[in-house]
Amino acid sequence: MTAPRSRRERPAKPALTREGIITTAVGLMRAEGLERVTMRRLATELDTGPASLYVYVRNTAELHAAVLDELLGTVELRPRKGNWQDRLVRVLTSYTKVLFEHPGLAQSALVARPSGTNYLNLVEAVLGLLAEGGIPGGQAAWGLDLLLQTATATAAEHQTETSQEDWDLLAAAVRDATKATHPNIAALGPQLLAGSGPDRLIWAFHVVINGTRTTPRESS
Amino acid sequence: MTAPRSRRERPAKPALTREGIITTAVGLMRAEGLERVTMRRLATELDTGPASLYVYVRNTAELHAAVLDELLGTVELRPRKGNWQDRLVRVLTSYTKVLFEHPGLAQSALVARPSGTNYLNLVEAVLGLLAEGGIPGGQAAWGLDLLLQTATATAAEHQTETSQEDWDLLAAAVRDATKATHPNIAALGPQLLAGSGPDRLIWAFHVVINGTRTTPRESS
DNA sequence: ACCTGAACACCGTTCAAGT
DNA sequence: ACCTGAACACCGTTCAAGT
Repeated sequence: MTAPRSRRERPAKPALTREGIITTAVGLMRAEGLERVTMRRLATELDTGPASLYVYVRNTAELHAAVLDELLGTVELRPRKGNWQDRLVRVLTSYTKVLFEHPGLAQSALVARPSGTNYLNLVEAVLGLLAEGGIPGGQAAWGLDLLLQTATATAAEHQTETSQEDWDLLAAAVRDATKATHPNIAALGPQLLAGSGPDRLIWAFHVVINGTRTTPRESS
Repeated sequence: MTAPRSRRERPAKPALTREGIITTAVGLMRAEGLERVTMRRLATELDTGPASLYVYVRNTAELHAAVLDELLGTVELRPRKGNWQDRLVRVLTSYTKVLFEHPGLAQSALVARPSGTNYLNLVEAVLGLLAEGGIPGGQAAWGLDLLLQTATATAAEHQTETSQEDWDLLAAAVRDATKATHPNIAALGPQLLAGSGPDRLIWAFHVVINGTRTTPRESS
């Protein structure tokens, strides 16, 4: 038996504050997906008009960035086991996993660079592990961006519905590439499409970590 | 003195075929930016209703993919000078440059994987250079994706208007990171934000090339 | 001073009904 | 058989006018 509720059926309407808006936005995303987290839909959820939200949120991009930062609170920042490189891959995999569940957010993250608390904690953790690995500061600073970009872009690519059709089209194109016109594609053939997503991603992280370690900044 | 035109003021209305539609879309993008290349706006340009376009184009994503492939025809695929690595960086830089001029297209390319002729030619060129560098096929196949993803994501990040504000916010957040809460961020400080875009990108290409060469696929 | 109804200026996509 | 007018179901953002 549930306790009696005040008049409304839905959970108590949050106060119209930035915090309340973002909490509601996160709930809405969990319930209906990011594509439903629009100013209008969110305003309906809060029993107000869309104009009211602009008092607390600059625009849709900022709203989505705030939602993302909220989710980044769940990233595993301090794994226990393994050497620095293994732990770094774990942190990055955990970050990617959060984004995979909402590829639309990954897209936002690419376009509107995040700068929230949880994002900063992620940056701190990655830099700590790169430092532990003895990677020079200049390379670590740039490598950080490249690692997070790789994770974010991979998640953004995973926009599901269409991506299966695109994959089929690409597979067909690769199959039709003849030795005469595209010898290198023909030579590699199925290898181009082989490998599971996770295997590729973990390999990619190692590639970027190794490259960051061995590529000095002044090099060309 | 210009030759007399038939009735209309604007350039002769292209035939309503897939080719005519895409040509018009490219022109519209050059004139007004990708954000104006919508089904409705394009239909207006072609003196018809939006529904008519769906006979030739599945949806907006496919339209944008076709526009991108058109532009990829201008990528420099066979630079003459330098060793394989220098030439590879040149090809990738040329690809990035095309995307930089239309960051919205880069975003499309991340979500809807391209598979047109010009994209395939780019893949062929990159694979050729990786083979020339003696990189094993399995690594080349995966490294190809990572290289193009790096270029595409970097261009997508460049969505101009907002990105300056985001950068300022991030710079402020980095400045405010104290030694107590974020020692690694504090230690690197301005190094995190240093470096021009092109310098970082070229470094990133070298990182991925070096990493691809030295990271075997079974490695962990 | 603070908040918001209503309007402006658009979208993508579908499908019944025309030629 | 082919094409499309009109409709459906939405958007983001602004600003004049209210309390």
